[in-house]
Amino acid sequence: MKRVKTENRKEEIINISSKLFKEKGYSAVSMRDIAQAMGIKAASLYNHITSKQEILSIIILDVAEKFTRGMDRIVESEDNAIDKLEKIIELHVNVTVNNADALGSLNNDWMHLVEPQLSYFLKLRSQYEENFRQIVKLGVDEGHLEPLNVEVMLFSILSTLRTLYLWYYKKEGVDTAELVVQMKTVLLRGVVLKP
Amino acid sequence: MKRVKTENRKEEIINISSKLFKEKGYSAVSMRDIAQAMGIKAASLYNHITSKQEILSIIILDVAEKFTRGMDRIVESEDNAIDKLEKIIELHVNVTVNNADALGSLNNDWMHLVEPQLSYFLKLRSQYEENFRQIVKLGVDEGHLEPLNVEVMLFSILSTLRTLYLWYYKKEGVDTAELVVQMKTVLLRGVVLKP
DNA sequence: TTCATAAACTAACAATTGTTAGTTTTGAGC
DNA sequence: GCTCAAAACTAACAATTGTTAGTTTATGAA
Repeated sequence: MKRVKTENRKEEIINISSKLFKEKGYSAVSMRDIAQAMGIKAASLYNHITSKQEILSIIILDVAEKFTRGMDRIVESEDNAIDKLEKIIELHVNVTVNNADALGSLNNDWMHLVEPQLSYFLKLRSQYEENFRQIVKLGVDEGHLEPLNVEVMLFSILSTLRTLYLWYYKKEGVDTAELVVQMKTVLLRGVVLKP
Repeated sequence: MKRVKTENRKEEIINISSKLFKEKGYSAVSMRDIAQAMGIKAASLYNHITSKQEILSIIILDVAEKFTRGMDRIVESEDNAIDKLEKIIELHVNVTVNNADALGSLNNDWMHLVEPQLSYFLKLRSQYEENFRQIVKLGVDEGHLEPLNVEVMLFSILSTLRTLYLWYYKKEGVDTAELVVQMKTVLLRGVVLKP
């Protein structure tokens, strides 16, 4: 079955590239670097992909769409704001644990996308942030969240979730469920002991 | 006074480079890009700096040392853990507001430093994190912080502070003092309304 | 005006970049 | 063992990279 083999090889290129991009950034990784990590020559990569740019856009858009689909599910649910926020935290932990390398490019290499993928990515990102913002606003209106500045609440929580890929493994023997519990507490209830 | 003029020109190069590196990353910015933004030719840059690498290490190490000096002051103080955490938040907001562009390289381009600057940077960073960790531990031991996982508390707070440069300006008419107050509340007390 | 030097310039370099063209090797199904 | 396509290879390309050498221009002090 050749078709399957090709797709496997393409996925290998995407996975290895994700790792390299995460370590040094898209621009600092050459096609020869990727090829060497695969144990082949640079020109051979083009049997499986059309360009370096294609590798980047697959890495970024695949994981961006995972976040979008997860958020859409949460928005459509009947939960109150706090339950929705907890589900967003679960979403980020799960996507991070399963796609840790891709998150490097998602966070730091998106600006090297070209059109039309760049505009598409920016649209997904701003829609994601807007959905998040409305949930925070809802929480304030419901009286479940403190009446603080919405942007500060939104980006404080989102920043931690977005950079989770950089440090989650430092909890040795990462227990995903336990990490979710801890993060819900820290991000939503705070760290200061209540009297 | 020629000496002063040269230093001014060098600072201009550093500042313009910080902006460009923040937008596209160190590797994607060429010496010709920097020169064009200065209105001169690439070769002329070398009247003021010795290499592209020198630009990067000045940008990163200057701001890294600001964080280190700020943290050292906090560690030496007589405050309890919560006051120390509040001072760390103040430190980050102040350094961010005054060095917003440099923080891009600090976060995303440090791996392009060469030795011995790379090792020096990594030493500063791990010392900073260790100081932060000890303050969190102290808070737990004092009974002022929730007895949660220390790494999760540490990196949740630190992640938000480190990426503040990406979003602080979204609060239109950024009032630094107000931002400090909001962040102390969100990061330490949480967003969920207490009964 | 003269002079010194800071700071710009032009021209070039060797290395590296992403990519293409054309060729050979590999391996599964007959 | 033959066939054929997938997937590797070699060789080369034009463009861009950081940097150097040597030269000209601009400016402030004498």
